[in-house]
Amino acid sequence: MPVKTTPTLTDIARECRLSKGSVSRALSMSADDCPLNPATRLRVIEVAKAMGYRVNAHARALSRGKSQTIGLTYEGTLPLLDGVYHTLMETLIHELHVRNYDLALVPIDRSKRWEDTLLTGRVDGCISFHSLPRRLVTVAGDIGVPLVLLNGRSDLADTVSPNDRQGARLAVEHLAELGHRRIVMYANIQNEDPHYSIEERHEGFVDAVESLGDTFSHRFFEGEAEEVAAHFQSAVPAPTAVVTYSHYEAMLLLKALRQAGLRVPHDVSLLSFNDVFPAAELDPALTVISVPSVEMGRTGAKMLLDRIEQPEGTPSGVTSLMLNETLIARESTAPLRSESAP
Amino acid sequence: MPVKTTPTLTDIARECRLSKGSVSRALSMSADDCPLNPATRLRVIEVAKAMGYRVNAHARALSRGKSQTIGLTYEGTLPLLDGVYHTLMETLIHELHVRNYDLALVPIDRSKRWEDTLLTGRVDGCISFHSLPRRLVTVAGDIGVPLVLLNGRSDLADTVSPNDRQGARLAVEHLAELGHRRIVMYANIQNEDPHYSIEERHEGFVDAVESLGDTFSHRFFEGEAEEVAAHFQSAVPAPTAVVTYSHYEAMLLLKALRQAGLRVPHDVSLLSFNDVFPAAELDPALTVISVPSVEMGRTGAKMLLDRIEQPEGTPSGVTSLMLNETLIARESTAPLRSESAP
DNA sequence: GTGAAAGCGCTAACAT
DNA sequence: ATGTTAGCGCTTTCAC
Repeated sequence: MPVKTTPTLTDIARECRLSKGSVSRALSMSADDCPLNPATRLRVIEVAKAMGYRVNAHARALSRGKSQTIGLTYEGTLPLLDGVYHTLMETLIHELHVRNYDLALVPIDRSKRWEDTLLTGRVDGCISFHSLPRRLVTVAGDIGVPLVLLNGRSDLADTVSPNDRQGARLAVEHLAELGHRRIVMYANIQNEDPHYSIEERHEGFVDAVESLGDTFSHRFFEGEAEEVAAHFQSAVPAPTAVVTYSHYEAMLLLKALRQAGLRVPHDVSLLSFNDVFPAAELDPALTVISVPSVEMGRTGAKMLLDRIEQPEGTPSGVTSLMLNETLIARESTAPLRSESAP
Repeated sequence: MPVKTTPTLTDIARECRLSKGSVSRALSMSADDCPLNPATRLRVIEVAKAMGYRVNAHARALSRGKSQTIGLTYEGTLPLLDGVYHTLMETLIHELHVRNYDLALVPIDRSKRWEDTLLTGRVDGCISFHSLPRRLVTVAGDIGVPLVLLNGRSDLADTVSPNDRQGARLAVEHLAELGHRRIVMYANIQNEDPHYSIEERHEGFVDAVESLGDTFSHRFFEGEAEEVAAHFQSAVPAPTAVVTYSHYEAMLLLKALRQAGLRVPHDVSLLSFNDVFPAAELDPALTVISVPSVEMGRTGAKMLLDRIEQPEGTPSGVTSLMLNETLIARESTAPLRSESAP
């Protein structure tokens, strides 16, 4: 394979009988800002195109001190298994590309390679999902690399997150309209430092139920799904609906309820957070509270890039944005049956 | 936030009372290759560390003509929804980091931005999942950027893929040992250009069944899951086991079978390809054929980086590696019941 | 074993 | 409106 060698500014300059500087201006400034004679500018662009010119990213980066790449920083596992992050990622990548940035994956792990990635100037800014490692904040702060946190809470950086309290309210109101009065919530809490959204979804849930009045009751489960199923089976009076923290709990519970001889939605209405695979493919398809992934991606990218490109004065202070969630009704919730238990 | 300014080679040189060149040698050459007095070398390293020195990635890239980043190229949607690619990705990233490369996401879409990413020298090589867009091969070939394809077939680049025929054989043998004789396969073919693995898994399936002898029968379904379920319900004699192309089909079929009044594995044994979420969480947990993701990631990364770093002579020609799959037995397959239908 | 200097390709400040 | 020039920070060849 005969490796073509790309022309450089100098080549174009020679061809155009202009100086490197002018060619650079013609090629990298907008028509408005460019001091060149518009005709010359166009001619240069023409020639450059004809010769297949492309700037050398490294030369530009060295000269400008900007890499035009954003790091996606995350702790632990790639934030994708989760499903919630898939749309978010796609939106993010798209938005970054539109504004001429690439996205690199930067796991924050023990290897410390992430420090190198930041400290050698490979990224102009970072987007974190979920949570913001302190060390990252420190290092990034030291070298002036802006940070944005998506779907998480922090005082240390700009933040865009879904309004889980409002989402929980949506869930409860949906069930209330279907006639349900005794509603429980289930989150399968595994690790010691659970995501803040568990708390917020739970608080929103409690608030919503309580605000509906005395005829409503609520309860929270955080252990095994079987325990929840057992409660539905034996409590008197038994609850008739459940809100799960995520699609994961929904799956566990679906299995447990079925094994306990309870049918969804016939005997129990089940409503879950997260509109991700396989929510729509399950039997029954899940009614869910959907997080505004697209908007989060868009907004997050914009916040970060604006901060990177902002002229000078560091109008410090952090911004936090909260976006509304929506309800998607499917098969797993149904009107309360008239009380005709055997 | 007071942005610290990183020291440069010149700073270290001044401090060490050495030339930039020597410092560069001390800092970027291995002990063996470095012509410097070992003591000097160590001293420089010491000082550099003390002063918090880091090479400037752009300067190095410009000088060396290498970016130390690999592009993950993909067409269409981010290759993660799929689940199969999660482990693969993690392994890949890890392997790249160990050898000092970053990973950037490079969607091949209409925006043509990917061309820029390649042509401006932002990546030293590319890894593709699934399939290899022709335009990518062309562009990459022109500028001498090596390509590796993972989990796909191509004559145009190095390739690492799982041995689906062998996996299919594993599946059939497992069912045969459980006593099943009438086995069907189900793939929900949606688009016109299905992944090659459908064909290979199917061929492997057919070969395996046929090699077992006359007492065995097979059949292939590629439409709706309901159709398959209906067949199990009404065919005489009915099949007793099914192999699905992926976990996705497994889910569809699980639902359809249940709605048809058939229980898995009591009435039908179900075995699926892909050991990914939610295979283990389903009711029943799926017996699956697992693809060697970790090995694929490792091998793929190695092939690519070796090619990038190989000295000179272009020992062209492409390599194709095939890795074996494994069986993970769970709840969805069971011994054939003695023929005691009502 | 170490220094000097010429780039790598581009940008930007300063001329004219 | 365009040319000149001095870097950006590192690598590497060639001298000594």
